[in-house]
Amino acid sequence: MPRENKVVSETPARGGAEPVSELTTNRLSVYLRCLSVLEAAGVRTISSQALAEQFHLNAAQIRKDLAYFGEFGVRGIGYYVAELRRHLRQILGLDRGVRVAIMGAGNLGLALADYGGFREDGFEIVALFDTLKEKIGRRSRGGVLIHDVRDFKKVVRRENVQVAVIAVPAAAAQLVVDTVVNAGVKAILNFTPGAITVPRGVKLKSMDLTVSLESLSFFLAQGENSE
Amino acid sequence: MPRENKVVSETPARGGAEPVSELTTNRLSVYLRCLSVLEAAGVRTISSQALAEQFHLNAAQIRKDLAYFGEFGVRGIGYYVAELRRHLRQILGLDRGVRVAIMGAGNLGLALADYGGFREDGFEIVALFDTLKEKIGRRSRGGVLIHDVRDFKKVVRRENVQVAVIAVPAAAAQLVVDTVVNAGVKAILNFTPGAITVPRGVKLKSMDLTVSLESLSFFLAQGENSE
DNA sequence: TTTTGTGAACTAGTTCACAGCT
DNA sequence: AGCTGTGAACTAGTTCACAAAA
Repeated sequence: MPRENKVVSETPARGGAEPVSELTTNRLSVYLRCLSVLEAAGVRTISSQALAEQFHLNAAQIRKDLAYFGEFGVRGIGYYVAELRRHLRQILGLDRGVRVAIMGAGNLGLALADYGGFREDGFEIVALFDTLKEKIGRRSRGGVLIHDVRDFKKVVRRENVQVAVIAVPAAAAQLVVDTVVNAGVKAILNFTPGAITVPRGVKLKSMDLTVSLESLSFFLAQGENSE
Repeated sequence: MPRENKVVSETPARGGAEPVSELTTNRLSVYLRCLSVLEAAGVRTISSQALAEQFHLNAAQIRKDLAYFGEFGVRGIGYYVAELRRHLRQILGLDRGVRVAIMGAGNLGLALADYGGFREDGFEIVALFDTLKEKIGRRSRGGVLIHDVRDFKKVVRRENVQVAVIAVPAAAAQLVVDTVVNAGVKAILNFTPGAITVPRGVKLKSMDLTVSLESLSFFLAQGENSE
């Protein structure tokens, strides 16, 4: 698959290129974190080999993943840490900041709203939404305002919300997702167990606690059988 | 690969069989949830075809996944819902109840401790752990006691903890995981971003919020480039 | 020399399609 | 007839190994 001879733009835009697998994009995120650690430690360049050893990754895979997006390395040297980090942030769309709304101001929603780890990565929690009168108008400890879910569309437009996190009871999930989709939000992170459907063109990513716990339970059950 | 002609035990134990992929075990968990829905709706039998259509799954994959563990279906009929559900609960080790401890009584730890969805599936949150004097001895709203992390080993033995959930700040995560491993816990669900290492024989499953959000951000960034 | 970027080889996972059971 | 269980075919993902660049 031939590549353009000279790429001029900063981070090549991958015109109508092959689709990038989700496994790859997840790893880009991991690489970015590794590079942030290295940059903070003052490391200037790193080879795929060294990166792999230090963070328990595979060198060939790192190179392949990065090669989808351009030729960032220098033969004989490796990658410039700061430069590659900047490229990855751009590829992941983090350079402009990502605006996030959280649906559901229960325990989980409030915990997520106040979780600090996002901000530094380029995410900003701009609003919480709930249906309960007594919660609406209040703020999370961290200061995120709780809106009436009926104002969702309005707030999305005003605050330019790009991602919605679903942290409502399971029974309400599909309805809330529909509301979110209907307001034009194209990316959803779902914490509700159970199947949710979204139309084509909307990206839904689910983190299912129960599935993960049950997978661990399976591991334990198997271990007992065979040991 | 020939299979025993007649399996006598309730749920065949899969002696030294081929390893089951994690993707398969995750799906077992999904199937279990589907069957619970069907059973609650009074459905007695279901074919892989119907199950697949109703829950957006693949019929051949359902059959293959189940076939790792025995011959649960009846040709011409399909699967008996209640029976298959019981088998799956046994395979996943849920029939005896799974005892879970949560490390970190911050927003997230407390939210998880009080999340009701687990109980019905066979999980029980038996303890919270923290290092802060002022939290130790208190309880979550749902009534889970917060222990000193220094008592972890003791409580694990007394309460027969099988799974630990890591909900502490990222900087403390590896240390807490080491404590958990050291106390003999063999299954860990990690919410901390970043690499964690565990010895062989311990199963670590990570739910990385940042990776998921960044994957969504990538999707959005790509969409803008090409549309 | 060192290390990238990448075709080729390999491994894992999914789907097809059908023999065989009920 | 209807549906499972399962080899075979296919697709996706990973790792190898090496030519080419610095």
